[in-house]
Amino acid sequence: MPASEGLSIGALAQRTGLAVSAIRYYEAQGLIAPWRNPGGQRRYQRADIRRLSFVMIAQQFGLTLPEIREVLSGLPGNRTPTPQDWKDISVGLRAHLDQRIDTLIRLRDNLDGCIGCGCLSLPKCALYNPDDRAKSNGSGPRYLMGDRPEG
Amino acid sequence: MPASEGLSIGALAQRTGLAVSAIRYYEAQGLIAPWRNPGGQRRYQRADIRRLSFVMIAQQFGLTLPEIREVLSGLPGNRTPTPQDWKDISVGLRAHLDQRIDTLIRLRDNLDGCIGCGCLSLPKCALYNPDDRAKSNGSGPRYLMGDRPEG
DNA sequence: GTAATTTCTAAACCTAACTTTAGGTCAAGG
DNA sequence: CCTTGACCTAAAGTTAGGTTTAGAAATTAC
Repeated sequence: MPASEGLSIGALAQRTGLAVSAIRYYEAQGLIAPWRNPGGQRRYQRADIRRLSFVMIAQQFGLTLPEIREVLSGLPGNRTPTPQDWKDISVGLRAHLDQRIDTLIRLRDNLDGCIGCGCLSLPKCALYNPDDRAKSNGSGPRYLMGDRPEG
Repeated sequence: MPASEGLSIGALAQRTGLAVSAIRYYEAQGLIAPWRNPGGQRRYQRADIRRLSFVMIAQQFGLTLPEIREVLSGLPGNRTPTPQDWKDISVGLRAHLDQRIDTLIRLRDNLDGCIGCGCLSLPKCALYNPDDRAKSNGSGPRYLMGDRPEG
């Protein structure tokens, strides 16, 4: 018999493929909230497998953990989410992904133009558009062309 | 009169929009190689403006600095690159971008299927495909479903 | 009952791509 | 000459998303 009902963190790790340390980290980030057994160990519901699966999928789509937490907050808190609940919040992912794809396609079009004109060093080149660069990638230079804190 | 010919690091920073610290960092990463004036300060060629522009554009496309260094190594070392030289190495960027777009579009198709079937938690779901997830994003969980170092 | 696993927490470490800081040096203007 | 601003190096700090480590307590297995 298990020490109490529910999945241990190790069992959840096996079911999801995540590392135990990652699951604890997600808890610290507010993405999942297990209860504790009398001995102080974490215990999870079976529905949490799906919750973590959703986290992994959303990550592939480029969402940050705070963004994922935000999306997950759309789930009902008073009951186990139904398949329809998951479909509902998945629609938001689809929109996010569409936007990323559009941005990349616009970048590609601009690159095609620049390969043609050889203008790579000109500030007027479409590839320098700060709107495009701001969101496309999490890392990279913090402040770019006209986008700095103090002049 | 300037202390010697060429652009100072501050002037290059103004022309490119990069921070001075970023330019020094790129040098440490082997992306750019200025010479020094008699006082030990960095001096750059005008062609380096274009070089750094290329670095910024490649970053938007998701290349890492080592990857960019690799691409830049395709430029001729014995002379100032011509517009044609830049066009030649830009073609590689185009391929990289095409691949990223394809990956995202496949992800989107899979999501559409999963929204329909509500199967988010099933390992057989196409969204769990390790091939898709491996390259799409630099960060995120290191080891995923069947992709771990030791069983 | 005891040994081997798991799990616990807190804190340190990791990578990428930079920025900030500290303590000096160089260069340009008057 | 002297001051101010730009530049120098080396080292530490930053963010995201985790991993690793250390030492202790809980569980499980025999």
